[in-house]
Amino acid sequence: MCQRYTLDPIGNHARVQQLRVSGFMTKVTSIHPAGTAEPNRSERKHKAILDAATEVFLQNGYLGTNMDDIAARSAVSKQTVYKHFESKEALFVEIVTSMVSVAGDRVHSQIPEFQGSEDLAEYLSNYAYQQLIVVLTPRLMQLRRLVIGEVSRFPELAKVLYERGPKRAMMALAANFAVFAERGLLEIEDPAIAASHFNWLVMAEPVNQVMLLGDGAIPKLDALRRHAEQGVSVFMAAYGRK
Amino acid sequence: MCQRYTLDPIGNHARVQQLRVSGFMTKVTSIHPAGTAEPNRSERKHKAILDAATEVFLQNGYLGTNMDDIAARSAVSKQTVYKHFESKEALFVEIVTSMVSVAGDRVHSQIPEFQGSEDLAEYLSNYAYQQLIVVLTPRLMQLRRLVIGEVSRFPELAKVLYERGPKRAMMALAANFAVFAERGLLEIEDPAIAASHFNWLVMAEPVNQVMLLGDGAIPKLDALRRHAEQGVSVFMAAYGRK
DNA sequence: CACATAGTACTGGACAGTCTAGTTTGATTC
DNA sequence: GAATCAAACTAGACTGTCCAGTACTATGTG
Repeated sequence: MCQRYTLDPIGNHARVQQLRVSGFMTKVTSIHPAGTAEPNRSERKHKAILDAATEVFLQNGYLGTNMDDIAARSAVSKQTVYKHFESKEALFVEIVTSMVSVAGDRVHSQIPEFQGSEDLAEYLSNYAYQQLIVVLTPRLMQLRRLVIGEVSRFPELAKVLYERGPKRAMMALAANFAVFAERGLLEIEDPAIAASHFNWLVMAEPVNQVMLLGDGAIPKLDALRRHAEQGVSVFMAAYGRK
Repeated sequence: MCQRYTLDPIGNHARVQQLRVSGFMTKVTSIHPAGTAEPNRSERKHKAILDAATEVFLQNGYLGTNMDDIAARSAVSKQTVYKHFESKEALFVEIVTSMVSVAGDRVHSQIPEFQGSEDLAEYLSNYAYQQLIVVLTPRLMQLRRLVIGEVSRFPELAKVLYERGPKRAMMALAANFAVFAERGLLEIEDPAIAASHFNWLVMAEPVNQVMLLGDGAIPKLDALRRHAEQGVSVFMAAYGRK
């Protein structure tokens, strides 16, 4: 009764899209004096559509969004929208997967390196604080709400978000913890479990609040700082050297 | 552009509904031999509609649900649906608020009493285990997804879920912790923070997984038991008597 | 010229909510 | 037990609106 979409990277959509995209690429993007790419008209429109659609999907959800609105907001005719994206579904999937990847990379790249000399608790505190700042943005929280609300219609998208989001973060963390344990800085039996404990001591409370109470509930920086420190102190009590 | 609904317990909807309900009540519900209430036709239909609508809303979301489907599934004419509920919106709000309340009460009533004699860690472990079992059900996880997905359309519903769910649980927990601290069983500065740490050490990882990976990711009982113990052991390391 | 785009009308289908005409239920009364 | 009556109900047609996706013509643009 209610369609269930799956990501289908070698299926019809992707193939058709591929053909269209290669069409794009025949015109070589000219290079701007400053060195930045000077997007031609088609590329500008493409981006305008993506930007507008992102906004609308995040705000209204998949079903709550209509293509006429996207066309109007991107100042483009509806026909042009369909020239660039095969369907509403394809547009949605592309936007969400792309946002998830970008966000996942940003979270990942934000990880500071541990300088052997500093205090471990302080390092972890900064780490936690950075993660909180990157994750607790309206954009990311809206994305999370959107994907969670569409789990039954787009289960693959949620899986991707899980893997490029919390799972990836916790695996990176676990790898770090394993090193710290090796060096005798932490006492850890299972680095994966310790990573989960760390991650959720830090993230769970504010993320849960913002998910339900809205972006207005995003805490201020000093509150995040304190929150990070409190979480880390519990973590250190359990996993620090006795 | 996109309607935003608010809960309006003394507004038009409620008043109209009240009139209709009093009509119901003129006919006194007859008493079954066994002592259970024998619902008359109207009450049976009312419940059938609620049950069907619950199923469909949880599965397909608010916009993904249509009233014809609800009528068909409850084996009732569409007119009857509108006799019992003023609108799709009213039906949705009633279902969600009612589920949230029922679930909140169930979680709350599941709290065991601490017998002074037993081991505190063991008690907390059982406590955590019970909460996990009650919360990690398909129904509750679907409800959570539904409400989160509708935050921008129905912000009040999400607020209610937050308050009757995690907030209430953590406040009960904090009250308990304050007593334990008083008795010298735990070392706690701020019971609310300790409660948040406890709650999320236990709940965050599985809830997050199930929210994104679907109800198939609900862990088995023995895994929940282990998970509860691991969370509690971290908690005790931080807040137990040194 | 070739191709992308604008603008706009159109198709086909879905859906919330209403309307109507007739039927069922169950309590009351004779 | 039969007649009566009001409220609840069914079935399905109907309205008005919304919307994904298409068609077509005219207008830029490289």
